[in-house]
Amino acid sequence: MAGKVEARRAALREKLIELAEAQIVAGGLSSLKARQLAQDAGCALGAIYTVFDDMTALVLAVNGRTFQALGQAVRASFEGAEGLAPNDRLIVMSNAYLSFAAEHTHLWRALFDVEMSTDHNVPDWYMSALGGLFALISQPLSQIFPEMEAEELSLMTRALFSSVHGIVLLGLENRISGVPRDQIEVMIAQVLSHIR
Amino acid sequence: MAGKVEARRAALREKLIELAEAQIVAGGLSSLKARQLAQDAGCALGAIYTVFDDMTALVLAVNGRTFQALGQAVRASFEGAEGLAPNDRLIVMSNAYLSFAAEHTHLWRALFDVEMSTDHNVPDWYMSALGGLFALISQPLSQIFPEMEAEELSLMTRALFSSVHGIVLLGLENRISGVPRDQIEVMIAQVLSHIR
DNA sequence: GACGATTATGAACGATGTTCACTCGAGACG
DNA sequence: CGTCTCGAGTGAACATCGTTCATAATCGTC
Repeated sequence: MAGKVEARRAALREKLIELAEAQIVAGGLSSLKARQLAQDAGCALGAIYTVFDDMTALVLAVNGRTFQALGQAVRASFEGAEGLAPNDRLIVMSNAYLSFAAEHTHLWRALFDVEMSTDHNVPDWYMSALGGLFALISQPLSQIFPEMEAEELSLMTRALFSSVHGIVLLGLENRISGVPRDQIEVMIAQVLSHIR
Repeated sequence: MAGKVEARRAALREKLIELAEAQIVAGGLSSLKARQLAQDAGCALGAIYTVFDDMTALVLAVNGRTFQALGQAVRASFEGAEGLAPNDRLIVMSNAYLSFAAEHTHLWRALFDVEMSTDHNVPDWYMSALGGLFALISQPLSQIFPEMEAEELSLMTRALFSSVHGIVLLGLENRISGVPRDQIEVMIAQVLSHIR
């Protein structure tokens, strides 16, 4: 059977992603070590490199899952706020983003902490997942600014996403200006509710 | 003379900071290696550890300079925009922040990329430098919102700083949503000009 | 100039990601 | 059923790190 070895490799791949994700959840991206991972998976150290090019590729696989879960969380909040005013919808979505980041801090941080060297080109799902998020944001935005050009709207979308991301990032980072959860929500509301 | 050894240590300390800064400028924080640094400085590897607790402490010293220069750049733009409307002052200051980040990307990134383990408590100058920046922001803000409480104003200040930081961060990061310089300026203006 | 104390040195240590010469077992073939 | 082959799996070895510490060099003092 030719597919046998293929299946075994796929199983190992899945197990490694699972264990790596658990390790990142438990101790952050920097606590993920090749040797410990191999031991946890009950495989040889070199086996990891038969399934992934390097550790970065493995982390990117984990990030793929995380991005999916993040998108799902934001989408759920988006659909749960159909009747709200555009500004409030943006706020609800941003709070969903905050919730995800707060409850899965290590996984969320890994999305941005993984180093992408120049040769490592950004995977397709990365950009498309981001595009999906942007589409969710631009919908309420186009209601707030009906006459805005598509290009300007696109910029505004990314600007607001980046703003919320910045607020969440620095808000959760204790050393810069760490702040209680509910105050982060206030900051998001302050910025977004004044957009009009 | 008891001060002799002290002066020599201070000189070494200064030289190491200088060389480390140059290395970060040239190749980013991750390119800073203890051995290469010692060779550049013409000193022994262990000599570094007679002047700094560890590499992180050295990077923090470099960050101290960077923070100073960053504050100076923002302050200069603040003072050069005395007559402008509050919103425009905020935009000018934010553009100064963007300019600094764009022109000293590696040094600026090192400010946030250095890992602060739990025992490494944040230095005083770190918080006070940040406080200085915040004070600059809150001044135009208090003109826009004269009736706002001090506490709410403080939150708004940090919210806006975080927003601009997020826009600059993701805007300069090619993999997420990298964008030409002038478009980043547009994004900043979009968010800040709508604050009223 | 000799001696004790202090400082600088760099080989050694422990991690870590990655590689590659070898092993070994499953399937093909006689 | 025995043998043979070939490729996938293995883990010891390698290259690099930051950091330490026994030892050597240097300095201050009498």
